[in-house]
Amino acid sequence: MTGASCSDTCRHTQNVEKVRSGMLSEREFLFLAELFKAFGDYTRARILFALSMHELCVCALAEVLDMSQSAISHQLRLLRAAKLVRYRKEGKNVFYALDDDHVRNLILQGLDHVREQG
Amino acid sequence: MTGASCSDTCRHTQNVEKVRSGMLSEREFLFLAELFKAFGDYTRARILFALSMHELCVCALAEVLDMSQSAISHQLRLLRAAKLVRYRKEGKNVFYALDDDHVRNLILQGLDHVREQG
DNA sequence: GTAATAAATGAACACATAAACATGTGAGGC
DNA sequence: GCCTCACATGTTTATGTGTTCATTTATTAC
Repeated sequence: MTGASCSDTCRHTQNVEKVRSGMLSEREFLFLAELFKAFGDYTRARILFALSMHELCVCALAEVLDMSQSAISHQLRLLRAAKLVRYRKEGKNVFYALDDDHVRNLILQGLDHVREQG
Repeated sequence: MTGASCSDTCRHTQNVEKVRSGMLSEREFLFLAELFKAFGDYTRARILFALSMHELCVCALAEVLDMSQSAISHQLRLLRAAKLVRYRKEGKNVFYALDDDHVRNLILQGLDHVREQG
């Protein structure tokens, strides 16, 4: 960490000040990073997209993704922590769904970007 | 990986089929995960948010975030690879900016979510 | 040409993370 | 009570990731 100002040739001082004063709190950036990190995994992306179609119980997710129940459950734990999914118990099953439309929108907006650039 | 069907008690077969057939390609999910992974880091989140306010050269970013030029440059490399930023050279400086409005929208939408839940 | 500066890159290290495997928990049916 | 099933959770292992430090490239000024 050297925050070295690129001396005199680079006249950007005003922009630096403007941007610096517009920055958010450490806490907000940490939350933001955690949010996106939760999306940023192949398996979790598939889980979230699957749930964007229909609520599913754990073993159903395991079937859809063709993965072990344990692997799915570990990922769901992270998604719960990130508040991206909610769940309800029904007998021996636990059904997961996206927490709100914000989550769905983020996925869909991400897909838009992928389809344009990919 | 055991894709074991949760036998008979769990009557979800129709949903599994519906969701499975609605899933995207492996390639698309990999892209999607890569996209979000690029957002999913404290430093990169700050870089992207800073750039959402104004284009900045590398050393200006280093100042704003109070980090070394090298650390910033390494992260910018990832953001370039993810096509989230573009850059233009001007003398000895390289100015970075967000690649398009998609990127800005994703950040802002993420912030909305954070502000509601956080 | 040389010196100085902005940025990029490579290597090394500490740390985080995903999946596999084994085990624990808790509800339902007997 | 016991057993079974759906799910959760520890633990380990292999892999990925972010930062630091040292070095290199590229551009400008002399």
